[in-house]
Amino acid sequence: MVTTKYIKPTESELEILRILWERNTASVREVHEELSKTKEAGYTTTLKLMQIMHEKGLVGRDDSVKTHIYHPVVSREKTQKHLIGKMITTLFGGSSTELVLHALGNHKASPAELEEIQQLLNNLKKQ
Amino acid sequence: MVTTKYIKPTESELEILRILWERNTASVREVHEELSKTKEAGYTTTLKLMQIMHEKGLVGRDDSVKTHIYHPVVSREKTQKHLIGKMITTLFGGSSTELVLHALGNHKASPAELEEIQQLLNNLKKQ
DNA sequence: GTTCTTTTACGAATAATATCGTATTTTGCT
DNA sequence: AGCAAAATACGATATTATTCGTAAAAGAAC
Repeated sequence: MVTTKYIKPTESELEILRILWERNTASVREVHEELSKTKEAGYTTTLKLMQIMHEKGLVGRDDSVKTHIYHPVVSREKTQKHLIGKMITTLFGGSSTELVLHALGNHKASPAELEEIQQLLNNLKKQ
Repeated sequence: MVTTKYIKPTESELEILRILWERNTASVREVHEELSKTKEAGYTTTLKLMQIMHEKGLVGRDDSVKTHIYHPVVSREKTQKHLIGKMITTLFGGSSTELVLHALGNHKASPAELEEIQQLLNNLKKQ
């Protein structure tokens, strides 16, 4: 079994991944357009970043057409898992519960969402 | 009112803060000893990092004694809040619930902890 | 097929982090 | 006082991440 080692995306790379996770595929131009809404950066900067991500294996691309189309290779779930894990360790002294309490306490959730959490909670309690 | 602007700790700085949050105060030597358990680094590297953190205002220190004693200035809570916020935005598409579900799902919690979460959940539902 | 536009490739500059070597300072001990 | 041990100060280097300018390539439009 080939265990592919986890590559930690940098902050800028995460921003790009976020867009790709949302859209599934996108050209550099599209990613850059989206990025520009929240941050200042030249087009070639975005391009270079995405090329580096491609080298690292964070994203794949279809370059059979003129305008290359990129897609995420690392899954959102896996990335979430890694970052949450790290966060729990260094920021919450190992207690996932503390993280949950903070997340719930500081950011409002809808009744439906609360219900969803309740469901999961019920399941966990049963065991 | 003087709003002190948030200083984002780097990754290494977070590791040091974690130790200071745990112990409240510590010398460079003590922090370095603790750090050495999980990572390779020279003593002066740790020293330098802590000096920089002092300049930035992330930590304070008592240098009236030979061996300077450091303490955290930024609170764990505030730092948690910032990082969670960022995480929810870029990694969970703005949904704190998704973060909660992930955290709960991937990392086991004790019955007591589950109960604690239940309490908070009940409170939130009431509103 | 020449020109214009868009895109990619790529090297290089800059900036931010992290690491470490060496000199100096401080203090305890004899 | 003189010496050794431990600590700090600080500049230099290394490493990683980000930014961007310029040239070459690929089509599209005429």
